[in-house]
Amino acid sequence: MPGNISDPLSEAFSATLNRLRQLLREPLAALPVPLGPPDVSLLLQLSSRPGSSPQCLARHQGRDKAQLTRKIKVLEAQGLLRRESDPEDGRRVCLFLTEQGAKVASDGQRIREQAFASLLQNLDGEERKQLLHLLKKCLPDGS
Amino acid sequence: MPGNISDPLSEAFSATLNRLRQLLREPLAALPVPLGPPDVSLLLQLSSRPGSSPQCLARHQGRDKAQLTRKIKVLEAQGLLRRESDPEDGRRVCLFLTEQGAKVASDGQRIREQAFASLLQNLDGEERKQLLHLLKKCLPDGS
DNA sequence: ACATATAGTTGATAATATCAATTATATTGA
DNA sequence: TCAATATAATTGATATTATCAACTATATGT
Repeated sequence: MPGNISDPLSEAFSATLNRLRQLLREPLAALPVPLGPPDVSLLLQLSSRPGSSPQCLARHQGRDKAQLTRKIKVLEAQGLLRRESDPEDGRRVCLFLTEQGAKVASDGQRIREQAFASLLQNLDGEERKQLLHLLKKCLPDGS
Repeated sequence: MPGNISDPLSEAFSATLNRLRQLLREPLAALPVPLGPPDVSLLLQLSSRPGSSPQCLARHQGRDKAQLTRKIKVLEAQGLLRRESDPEDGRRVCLFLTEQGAKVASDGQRIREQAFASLLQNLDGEERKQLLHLLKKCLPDGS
């Protein structure tokens, strides 16, 4: 079915994200505490939503919870976040950035801003807002 | 720097693509010739641009050429594509889908359309065009 | 012919994803 | 109460994909 929009969209999606990852990789690896691109997403989400559970992170990022368990273990061992048992539900774990984790997250944020400055250099402010708006509409919870 | 657009954009980018990959994985693995999500991108790009070189694929998809070499070897062994030496430049390899490769690619395309139907269910036709337009403007060669 | 550049490949390794099974806690309903 | 079921987190095993450095072969320019 030529003319269907899904193929160019899919190509553009993955190409854009691959390029973003490439832009992020090197500067993130050069940080005092080296990070991978997915680590930054995790830390920044904890920054904006303290107390998130692994399950919540997995749903929000479209990742596997098993992989998140492992990542969390590493980041905890690095002293970037801490885990607390949810007093209202003993199964849940609540995650919080440590002071150092917040600092590292802000480093990651800065690097991500630079990567986006490069990635979005052809888009003006209005177009960026539109892009964000459209992407959000693709996500299950609208966030 | 709160209010900067790069963070929600980055989250939305990666979350969207992660979700897309999850939507694709299972049906692609269930094909007579099981494929991974990146394989489909490769095959479909060869479908729309026959004779592409690995280098060209790497640039276009934002992937590493070494990894593409390996993928191409596998897909060739599966009889999905063939390699020809470029008569005008002995270093270059030109890639073409085989008949079976074209069939498998169309299976992949169908599955990708279904995934996008789910992913983009909240977007109307105009919004999809906008999204494609904006994403393309983020890519280096505009395609 | 020489130096330099580019396309492709290979090897070694790391990062990430996937799926099944397990444990611990909650919740539900008889 | 207690058994059955559901959910959150974890673990183990494995597969997929990415990364980086070296290497070969062909091209290009001087």
